[in-house]
Amino acid sequence: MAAADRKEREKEQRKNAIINAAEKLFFSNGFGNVSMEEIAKEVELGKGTLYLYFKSKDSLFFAIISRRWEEFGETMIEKMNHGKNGFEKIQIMIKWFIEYSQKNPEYNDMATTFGPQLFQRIDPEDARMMMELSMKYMPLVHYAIREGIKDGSIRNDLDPALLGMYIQMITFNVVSPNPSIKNSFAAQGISYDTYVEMLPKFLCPSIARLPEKECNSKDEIFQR
Amino acid sequence: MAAADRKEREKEQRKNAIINAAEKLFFSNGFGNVSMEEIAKEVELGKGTLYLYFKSKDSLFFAIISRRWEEFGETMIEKMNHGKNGFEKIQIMIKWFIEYSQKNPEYNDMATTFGPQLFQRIDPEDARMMMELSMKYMPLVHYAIREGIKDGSIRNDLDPALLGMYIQMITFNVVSPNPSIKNSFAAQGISYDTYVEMLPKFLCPSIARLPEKECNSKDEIFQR
DNA sequence: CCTTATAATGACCGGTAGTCATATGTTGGT
DNA sequence: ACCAACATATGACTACCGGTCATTATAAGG
Repeated sequence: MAAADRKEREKEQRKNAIINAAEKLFFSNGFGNVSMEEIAKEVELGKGTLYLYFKSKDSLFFAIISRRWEEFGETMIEKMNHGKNGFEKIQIMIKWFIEYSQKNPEYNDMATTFGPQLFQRIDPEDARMMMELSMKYMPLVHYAIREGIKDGSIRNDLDPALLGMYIQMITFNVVSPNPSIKNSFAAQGISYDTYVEMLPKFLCPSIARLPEKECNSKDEIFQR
Repeated sequence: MAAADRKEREKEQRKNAIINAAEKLFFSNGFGNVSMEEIAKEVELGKGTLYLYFKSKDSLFFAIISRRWEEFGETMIEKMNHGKNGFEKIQIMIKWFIEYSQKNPEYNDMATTFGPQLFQRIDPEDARMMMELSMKYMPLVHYAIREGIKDGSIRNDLDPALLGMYIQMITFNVVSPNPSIKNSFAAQGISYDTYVEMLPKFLCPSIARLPEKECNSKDEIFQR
């Protein structure tokens, strides 16, 4: 049955075409300002057709997010392999976060602006999908931290899972700050770039095992 | 003209009654699931009347937020005065963040879930209001950090404003994590309480000037 | 007591997510 | 070549909501 295969492929292509259209529109106009009608028009389909491929507008959002996470995660795996010890691997991860956010500012904006609300009302099926994705990449961080604890490059007085969550949460929120934080940059006389680039220097002492001055030298890896 | 005064007072009372009603409903059902009709019903007014007192539903949100910020900030001023050096003042601030979030979980949830989107599309007038509020309380943090740098309790290799932003951003995001982060607690086998309570231990080395071990003793102030 | 200003109202408008009866291919058997 | 049966596509329709505005009710003051 080659026909069934072809249909399957076509269906997958359609799905991707819809995601592409939605992504493009969400990025340029914001999730909240794009209607399903507009997305349908962009892919040259009827509105109802979208609902054959995605359960809701929210689901479309999560399809975009998950495609991005996958892309981000796969590259992270490759990059982290080059770290020579646990601490370096974490540094590489942080660098990759920064690099990715700088290369994809629209994605980041969308995710931080609308993510909280949409994750809160996420439906069980999408929740499972997102959970699987994070289960796929979280272990990487844990391994790196455990490795760092063993090789003496990372502090050993905190649960590795906990340390991993702090690092990821902080990095994520620095590279893609809430609109409310963003607003206060100007008032503080701080540029977003400085805020991002100084993160390693700020955060290093809370991650590394080494005393302060060595830590400062160690974070030179962050400077280009 | 006592009548004019009375009218003014009554107007202020109405305004507050509306905020109260909105807060109650937003907290229990979520900003997105409460209609202006329902709020009007709760205060026993017509829907149109709400728009005599608030420009939009979003403005109602910011009225709630600003009332809370004021309350939070005023208490923060009092509490921080009791710190004996810059570092202690920052510790007190972090503790107060934690305490306030634990006492007002619904407020925190609402703010983190809907804040990003609403801050993004905030109208100029509300933006000015919120900006004034943060200008009122941000200096506190700066003074504390500068004091800490002078008295040797806080690291001196970072711009105080920058350090302040990191600390506030991190503390805020720990005490009121995004729904997406919240989801992963279970997967990581970490409790929210641990996550919050270990924050000082994690963060201290990045703030204090002292070498690691002294820092650890210093953060005993965090333990109850 | 009546005129005028102020406050309150809810029917109405425009716009949107999601549904569903209908229409339009597509396939596979005869 | 033809015809069921099945899959796919559609856009009119529904329900709902934020915000407006012509109209009504209330209060003030002369």
